[in-house]
This record gives sequence, C-alpha cells and structure tokens, in this order.
Amino acid sequence: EKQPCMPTHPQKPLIIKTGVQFTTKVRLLVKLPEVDYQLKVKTTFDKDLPPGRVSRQFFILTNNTKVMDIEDYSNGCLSVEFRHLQLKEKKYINGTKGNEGLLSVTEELHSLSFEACFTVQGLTIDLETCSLPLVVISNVSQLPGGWASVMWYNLLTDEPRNLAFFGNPPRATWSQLSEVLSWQFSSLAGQGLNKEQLSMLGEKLLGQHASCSDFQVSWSKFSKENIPGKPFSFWMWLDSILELIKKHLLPVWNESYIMGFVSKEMERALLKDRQPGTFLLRFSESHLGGITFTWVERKDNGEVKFNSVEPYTKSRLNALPFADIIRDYKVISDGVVPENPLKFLFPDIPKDDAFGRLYNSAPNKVQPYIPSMLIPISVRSNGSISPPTCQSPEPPMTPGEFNMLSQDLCLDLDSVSVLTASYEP
Amino acid sequence: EKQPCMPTHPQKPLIIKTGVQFTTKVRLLVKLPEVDYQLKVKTTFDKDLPPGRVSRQFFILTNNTKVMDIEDYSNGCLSVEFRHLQLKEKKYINGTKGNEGLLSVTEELHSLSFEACFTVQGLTIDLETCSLPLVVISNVSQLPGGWASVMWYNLLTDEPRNLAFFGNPPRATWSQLSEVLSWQFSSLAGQGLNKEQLSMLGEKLLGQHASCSDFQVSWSKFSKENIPGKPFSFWMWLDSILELIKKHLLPVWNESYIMGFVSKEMERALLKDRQPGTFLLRFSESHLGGITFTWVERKDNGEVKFNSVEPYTKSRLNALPFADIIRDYKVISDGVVPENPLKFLFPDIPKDDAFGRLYNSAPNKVQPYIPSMLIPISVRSNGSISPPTCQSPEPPMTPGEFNMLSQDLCLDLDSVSVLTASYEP
DNA sequence: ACAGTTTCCCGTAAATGC
DNA sequence: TGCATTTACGGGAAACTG
Repeated sequence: EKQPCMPTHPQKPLIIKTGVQFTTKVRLLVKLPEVDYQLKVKTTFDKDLPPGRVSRQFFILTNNTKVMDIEDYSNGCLSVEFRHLQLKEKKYINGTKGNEGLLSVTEELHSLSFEACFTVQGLTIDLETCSLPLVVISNVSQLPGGWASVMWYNLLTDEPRNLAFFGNPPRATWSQLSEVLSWQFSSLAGQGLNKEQLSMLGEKLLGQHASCSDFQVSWSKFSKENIPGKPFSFWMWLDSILELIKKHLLPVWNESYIMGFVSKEMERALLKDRQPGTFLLRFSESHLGGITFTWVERKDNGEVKFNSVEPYTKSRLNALPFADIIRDYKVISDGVVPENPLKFLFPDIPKDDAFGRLYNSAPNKVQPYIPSMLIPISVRSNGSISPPTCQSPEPPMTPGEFNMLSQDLCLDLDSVSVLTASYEP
Repeated sequence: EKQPCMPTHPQKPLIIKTGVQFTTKVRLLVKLPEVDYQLKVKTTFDKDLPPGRVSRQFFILTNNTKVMDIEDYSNGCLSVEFRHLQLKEKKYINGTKGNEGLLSVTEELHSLSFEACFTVQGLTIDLETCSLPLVVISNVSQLPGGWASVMWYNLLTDEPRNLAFFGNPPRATWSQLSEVLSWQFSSLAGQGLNKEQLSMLGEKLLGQHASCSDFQVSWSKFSKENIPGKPFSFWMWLDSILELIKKHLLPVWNESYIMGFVSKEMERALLKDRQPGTFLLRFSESHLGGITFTWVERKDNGEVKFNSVEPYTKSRLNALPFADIIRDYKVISDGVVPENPLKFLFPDIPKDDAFGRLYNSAPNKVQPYIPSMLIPISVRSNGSISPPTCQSPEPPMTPGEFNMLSQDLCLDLDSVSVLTASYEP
C-alpha cells in the first residue's frame, strides 16, 4: 500500500554513506477513512534481518519517527519525508561478523523499513513496506563499487528485496548491459553512447563474442576481476571515465567531440587516409580516468605516422581545461619552434570551429604584472642527437598563431599596450 | 603543583577545532606520599566560567576522566595524557549569548581545567590547575585568526589565565613582534627572517616609524584592520605566505633563495645595476599567498626595464612545482620564439646552479605515448600591432636550451629513441 | 604482512545565524 | 541585506582490523 521513495545520493540513489545525511519519502497509496489521530511512521534500518545475514550492522542515528501529512502538489494522499537521516555502524556486536567475508561491502545489501499502525473501528491495522536493496559505504572511494551493485541488481531482477542477490548473482546479456552503460553517460551528460562506442566496450569486455548481443557477462567479469594485464576491473575503468567527463569534459562530451571508445586499430584505420593534422579524442585504456588525442602526420617519405599524447588526468585538467589544452598544445621537434599539430577534429572539422566556443581565454590582467599561462608541450627528438640548426626552416610562429595567442591574453586591442608596459610603480 | 601541557594542534597549539580530536597531558610535579588508590583526573572545559563571559559554550564530548600513571621516560612522577578528546558546542542555551559580539570568535578565550582529589591521613586534598587560554574554532579557515590571538596573548602577558585579554589588548613593540614573526618562519621551515625582510614588514605595518624598534603596534592593526587599499589584514597576508611556503616552497625558502619581502622600490634599486636576466623572488603584496619573480632587462637604447610575472598561487603551484616554473618559464615576444628570461638569481648565481637540485624532471614515460608537460609562458607584445617578421632574428632555441628541455623529458640517451617512436601498437 | 575497510580531517562550498 | 560563523562532505591519506 505504500510506495517508498529511495534515499537519495547525488546522482547515485540506493547508496548510503555512513555519517552523511540522506533523505527518504514514503507515500500512502490508498485513501484511508478519516482517522482522528496523526499517523506516525517509523523508519528502521535492516529490520528483522536475521543476525549473521549481513556482516555489518547499522542503525539510524537521528530521529526516525515522523507524522504523515497531506502531500503538497498531489491528490491529497498522505506522505512523509524523512530528512537528515544518518547511518552509523553498530560496533562490538556479540559474536563475529556473519557472512564470512564472502562478499565485499559493496555487495552486501540492506534495506530501510517503514512501519505505521492505526486503528479503525476497533480494527488494528499494521502497515509496513521497505525500500529496494541498499548499499552502505563508509567512504566515497567505495561509490563506484556500490553503484555497480545497484545497477546489476536493478538490471537483473524485479524482486523487491532479495538481499542475498550477490551470493549468486545472475549474468547479464550484453544487450541489457550495453543499454545500462549508455544510460550512465546520458544521465550524466545528456549524451549517451553510440553503436561504435558500445561495440568497442563489448569487445573489451567479451572479446570477439560481442557481435552476439545475447552473449552473457558475469558479475565478476563486469566489476570484480581485473582486466587482463591491468590493475582495475572493467567497471572501475569505465566509472573513472564517467567521473572525468563529469568534472572536466562535460561540454566537449555533449558536443560529441570525444570519440572516446575506439580501439587503437580502429583509430589508425580512421586516421590513415585523413589529411595530416587530423586528430581524435580517446580515453586511455591503460590508466584510470585519462584522455588523450591521437593525430596523424605524413613524413617526407610519404609514410603515415600516428602520435598520441600522454593521457591527461584530473590533476592536469584541474590546472588547464581540456579545450585550452587542445588549443595550446605544442610540439617542439629538435629545437625547432613550437607548433600545434592539431588541425582538424576527425573527420575534417577545423579545430577552432569545433572548440572555439569552449576555449577559456582571458587570463587575469593584474595590472603591474605580465600575465602568465600554462601551456601543454611535448618535446620530440627526431632521432638525431646533434644540435638543431640555428636558422629555423620555417617562420617561428605564424602571424595567425601569434594573433590567436595574443587574443587569449588580452581581450581588446587597447589592453595590448598594457602588456608592453614594463614594471613602473 | 601540576603543570598542564597544552592540547596540541599540528604546529598550532592552544587552538581547538570543534569535532576534531585533541590531546592534553597533565603532570604532577610534587611527589605524593604513597596513596593506595588510583588518582583520578577529570578534565572540564570552561569550568566555573560565569555564563555570559563567553558567547559560546562548549563541552567535552568524550571520556574526560582518566587515572594517573607513572610517567615513562621520567623521574617517576605521575602524569596522565588525555587522547581523543573532542569539543562540541552547547546549543540553545537559555538566554542569548553573552559578550554582545564585541569580540570575534578567535578572540574569545577559553580554558581546560584539570581536577584531582585524594585523601592522606584523613586530610582531603583537592588539586586543580588549568591550561593557558585556548581559542576554539569550527573551521580551519579560522586558524589564522586563532593563531594571531595565541601569538599576541603569549607575547604580551605572563598571566596564566586572563580570559578577558582581548577586551582591551595591549600593544606590542615592533622589536617584540618582529621576533615572533621571524619565529613563524623558522619554526615552519628552519629559515627565519633576516634584517632586510623584517624591515620591509615593519614599514608595511608602521610606515617609516619602523626604524624605531620600540614603536608600538596595536592588535587591531596587526590582525583586524585591513591594510589600506587591500581586503585583508597584515597578519592574514603574512599567514597566507607562511602557508604557501609550507605547501609549495619549503626547499626554495630554506636555501634562502626567496628574498620574499622587498619593497618594489628596493627591488628596482637592487636589480638596476645587475646584468640583464638577473631576477629575484618576491611575495605578492596585492594578493594572498602569491609569489612572483622580477627580472631586469636592458633595451636596445640602454634603458633598464623591470618585469614581474603575474604571481603564482597555490592552484598553479599544485600543477607545477615552483622550481620547474623557474626552469621552464618562457616569454614569447611578438611571435618570436620562446625564451627564458631568467638567467641569474640575484645577485649573480646562475639559475641552474641555484635551482638545479630542486628541479623535478622526469615526466612519466608511458610507453606508447608522447610525454607531455605543462610550461608557464607569457606572451608579450612590444607595442607594434603589426604581424611579426617571418625570419627570426635569433636562433629559435639555442642548443643549450634544447638539451635542457630534452633532459627534462628523458633521463638517459637510450630513451631518446623512445621519444622518436610513433605510435605503433 | 597485507588488503579491504573505516576513520580522520583539511579545504571548499553551502547553509545558517545575526 | 551582508557578514561572520558553522555545517556539510568530497577526497586523500592514515589508521584500523582481522
């Protein structure tokens, strides 16, 4: 009769972190005959759970009883919202923990129960309901693992409260799973995953079987086992990319400028016939939460060459937004002047047409100082260790490049003169 | 009879943050006749303080009673150490807060009391002592203000417990204060302040009077009033520099490479006659927690010109250590190739002799990728808006500069070939 | 010794109080 | 309303604990 809404974590419902406030709401779906007293609802954590079923026990630290009220903005049904609830672990329980540590903490499922009791015409009626299974974590570092559990559960069962689910978790078909993975991106950023991106993910997870969309993926392969040769699981890797997008790449991702999930073979095949300076953006497969660009160039002998920059991770993106990295990236070859090798976003969009609106120009013009900015560079030797010639074979920086940089540093012509001024107090 | 040790905050004793654990120790300085029961000590916060004396009231959340024990490593006297003590504010006290908000929270002084009681031969003896005045804060953002109070109190009074001290705080002579300020640096970093640095600080605080070392500084001028034209007080400014040193400049500071506190006039006078490319390091006076370098150059017409870079603050220093900024800093003038204008640390130490040991070279050589690094640059126009000439008047990058950069990127010659490799899976 | 897990707490942001 | 102060909690690191 009651439909409990779930405790909410920003973006990640059904995960509760100890010591952090959460909110939950219960609604009474049937109209009750008028009762002359207030209907109290009590919330209990892991009510009636046989001890030993879970290895950790928690309790609600704060007030867990509240009176139902007519819901605003609705057809007048009764509801109650619990706010500022907080979970704490019970310590020193008699006897050791149950569950024998077979499951990790993020696989251990819990639930919130709601109870109310009222009397009509001598008849005592008990109402009770409970939430979908919950994961309890103690640190945000456990959030990815917790979210994997919530996804897997809700993808693969309709049971409202199978807390033993991860004792023997079912497999998912690739077609089910790929849809959920795409949702992770679209709910984060508006932009989901296209067929090509999903197929790369499928191959990564399943090898060549991915072509068969009802091939099955085990829970372990999805989020517990490490990817062969890597120190992280498939989901940990994918989640690190979701975090990277959320914090540093949202606008670029939403414009679909990040191909992201491309195998290196595919990458080469795509870039091979493109004009030199064509580049694409791809997530690192070797490191968590990294993005790199790969561009194609043609050597004097006509040979095609591919280059990928060391992936940028959150620490560098904190210092410099990704669009600015693309704008300012320079390669210094053998002491020759810096040049930005990135010209066209694959397939053939001039770089500034794509990223122009996303550039963050305008360094602070603090009066007596010369503005400064960070730019990303690579130094590349062409193999000859001998010092470079002293006369540059090409102009040090084209007028166009110079003007672009100047625009970054001062927004209008008047202020150019400011840059000229030496320090004069 | 008892000598209480103070609750300790890392580096900042006598400041307690609510909700954060602190430690305190009490020692019994007299030998007691043997007592056959254990001597219990009780700790109380703001014991016997007349309500209204302080505007906020706190209590010790955790166990506040402990038994004294023979102290290790000592002449066998009794002592007890309270650990994991934690303070919490009493809310909803009857009647409004006392003190009428004359004082800020960091000026409000509190104290910890320790009590013990024992009986010898029918004689009951009460022992009681208390700590030096304490400042209670609720957020680390209040730490600088709290530390200013602790310094001022302990500099200017020997009273053990004058909680009304900041009702009418005495002035400090500049000679007293300057010594304490120097201690802040030496206790942080080993290296204190020299005469020149102190004299600049004195002038900043007092104007020309600083020459007279017994000129007096008021509490307000030291830490409450803003510096004229600036949105922060003298102490807030100085403390922001202490934090900057602690987190980002420790080795450079300890080598005395940071002149730091120099007036702009003095700076010019020092650099004026030095060879071009001579630079010095100075803290920003206009912004909190910033460091800049100023270098001298000589124009074609012989005119001397001074340049200061926009100050680096913690956010940029997080991305790039300061020594590396000095190593890699480049100025692009009118599209001409980047050049590092920093040659000699004042007075005449070749840059790499001074900073060589402090450079953090070695970007990660992740195999298939081209290493990348961030470098700080400034773009400067010489006033002519016309595009730069296409032939560079000087070599794009000297062999020496190129070799330096190469060394940053690969530590041994063998690995140079790695840099050459294109991406080949 | 070690890995999984929790605790600790700074530092930023948001909320609250005055 | 604005400023002073507190609360909230993500995130990195240390501490814990079998």
